[in-house]
Amino acid sequence: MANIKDVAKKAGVGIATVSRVINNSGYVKSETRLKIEKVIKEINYMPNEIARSMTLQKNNIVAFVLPNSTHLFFGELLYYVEEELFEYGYKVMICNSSEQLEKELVYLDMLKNNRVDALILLTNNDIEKYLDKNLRVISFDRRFEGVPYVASDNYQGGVMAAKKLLELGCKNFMFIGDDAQGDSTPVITEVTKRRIGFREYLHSVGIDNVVNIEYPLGNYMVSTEEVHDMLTGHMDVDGIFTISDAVAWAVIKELEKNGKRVPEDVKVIGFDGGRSFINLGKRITSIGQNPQLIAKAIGESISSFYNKSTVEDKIIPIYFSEGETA
Amino acid sequence: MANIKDVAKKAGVGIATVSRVINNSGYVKSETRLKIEKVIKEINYMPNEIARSMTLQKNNIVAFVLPNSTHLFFGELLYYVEEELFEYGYKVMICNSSEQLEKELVYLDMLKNNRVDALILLTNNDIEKYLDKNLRVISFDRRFEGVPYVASDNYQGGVMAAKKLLELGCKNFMFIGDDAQGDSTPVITEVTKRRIGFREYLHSVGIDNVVNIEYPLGNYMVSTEEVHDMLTGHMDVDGIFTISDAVAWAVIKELEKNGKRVPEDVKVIGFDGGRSFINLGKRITSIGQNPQLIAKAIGESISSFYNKSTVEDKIIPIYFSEGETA
DNA sequence: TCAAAGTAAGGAAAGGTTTCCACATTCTTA
DNA sequence: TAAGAATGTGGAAACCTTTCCTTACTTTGA
Repeated sequence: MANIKDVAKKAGVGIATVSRVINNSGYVKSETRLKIEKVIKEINYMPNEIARSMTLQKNNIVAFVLPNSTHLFFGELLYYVEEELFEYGYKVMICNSSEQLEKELVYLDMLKNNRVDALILLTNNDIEKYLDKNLRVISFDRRFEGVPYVASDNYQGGVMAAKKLLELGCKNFMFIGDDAQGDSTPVITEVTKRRIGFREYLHSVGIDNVVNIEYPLGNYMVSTEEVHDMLTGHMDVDGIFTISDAVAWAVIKELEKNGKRVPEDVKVIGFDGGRSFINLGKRITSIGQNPQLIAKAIGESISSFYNKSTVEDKIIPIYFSEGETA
Repeated sequence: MANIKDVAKKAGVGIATVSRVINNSGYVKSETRLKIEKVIKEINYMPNEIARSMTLQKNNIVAFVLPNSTHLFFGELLYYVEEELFEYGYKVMICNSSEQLEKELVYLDMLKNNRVDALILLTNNDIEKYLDKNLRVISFDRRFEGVPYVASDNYQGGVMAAKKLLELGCKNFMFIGDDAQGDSTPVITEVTKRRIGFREYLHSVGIDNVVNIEYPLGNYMVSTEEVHDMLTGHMDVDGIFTISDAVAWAVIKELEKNGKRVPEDVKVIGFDGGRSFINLGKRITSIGQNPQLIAKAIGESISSFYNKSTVEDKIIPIYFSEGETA
């Protein structure tokens, strides 16, 4: 492939001048510019980005490390992040950790060696000590010391769900969601705030007997058996708020199997926005996260790494998504 | 960050020797090796991959260009491709074309400039003329001159669906699927072969009055109205084969709305494997594609670029996925 | 009209590797 | 024991840019 030297030789100019034309910087006589541009077209010269990265010490690559891109919400987020960063001229490298700490760490090393410009980190692991201070990191839904983060307003989401269920006349409440297993882990999951918002609001109106179902962090799906166990002994609840739409759907199926009508007998509110379930019969009532806004915030944070030294945290509003299950 | 020169100086050896240790190549006295390894650990040296790419003229990056990673099957394929290529030491760059030819072309240029090692191409556009002969490309489900491809055995999938529906006693058949709009486009879509296999098998047993519904290539979802139109005037069909599970699901909903029972009155077979619909009530009977096998084939093709000059095409077997809709 | 400012262009260093080549040392074996 | 092979090591070129620095020419303005 043709390189900048070929262009310079053929145009009868110096390398530096060609570089100036390409980057549109410094002084170049318009006559010279035209001549060079003609040659570039003629021999179909395209600047070698690797060499450019070499000198500039940056490569316009952003890596997105996440547990699993096939998870509905993560997949959507990935899509919008890619779309957003494309506008900024970044390329996105995808790194599924597949929930394996080791793979995540291998990726972290790889990315450091590849001098990626930034890292979007979405993890359930406590990898604080592996985070190189030279690496620009944005985290989503998890807080690490010194790392700016973007998250939905999960607390408000919990409050919103509680309010809605109260409004609809529910009396016996249940929350189903994964958890950071109390305080044993130093990772503060944003996701836990859904639970906190939900329970605190109910507490504020004098309701404290909320059934609380926990299951291990990072399980994005639940099996039929698990749902069965969750509901056993709690057939009196009439208002359920779940950590995700996927879980909500499983719960609804199980309720119906037990002769309960949704929403007549039990109201169910999910989380994420119910988008993926639109074509599947009942539309799930849900607290919506907005992946597009989140992606936008992430994009802004990443690009602002270059202007300011500190990047602020961002909380993205959630919204109520009307459905047929509450 | 420390570089190879720092290591060499601190260890009192030459740069070349350090390089030999890192790459485990050539002759190095084990004494020297130990000394160098100690220094590497001490100053936490990690080779700069950009510089390495510069000299080696390859960067271990594979780009996956596809219309939309949020499409269920594509998303799964992406996941397994990433998993597979990780084993080979490749990183995956994700490029959603969002069905825009222009974005696809911008990406193609970008990738060429970045000297990616290979490209996995999944497109509905006829971009043959933009494909640089120097770029290693594997295509999935589309055939381009001189480009090796990987595809499911779509023809056999069509045959399999036809056989099954016949076996179940269906008399009036319908095929719903997108199409390359006849021969007007030079792109040969593998997807069309599902239709061909289905119809040819039925033809071979004397059935030719198959209702054929086409809609534009690249529409991975159908709206309620579209499905309504598709079925209007065809309420006598009792065996339907659709291009995807997503479409199958929409069709089932519409049939049920019209008082038809599935599978009692009408049998419906989808395509992709019915995985995503497992938790959503009825399990869809489906012709399954195996994204894991496909990813494996793609990985092998990419790595074999380095051994042989020609890479052969690969057809991946499909399988019948039992469900409750046929 | 001459100095200063503005415009134009090229040489060369720097960025961090790998690898070819040359040289030096040690081991084999006839 | 000397020639040849095997082992060990380092210098320097090459990969392709960007950019600093220098030089040179042109314009401006007092």
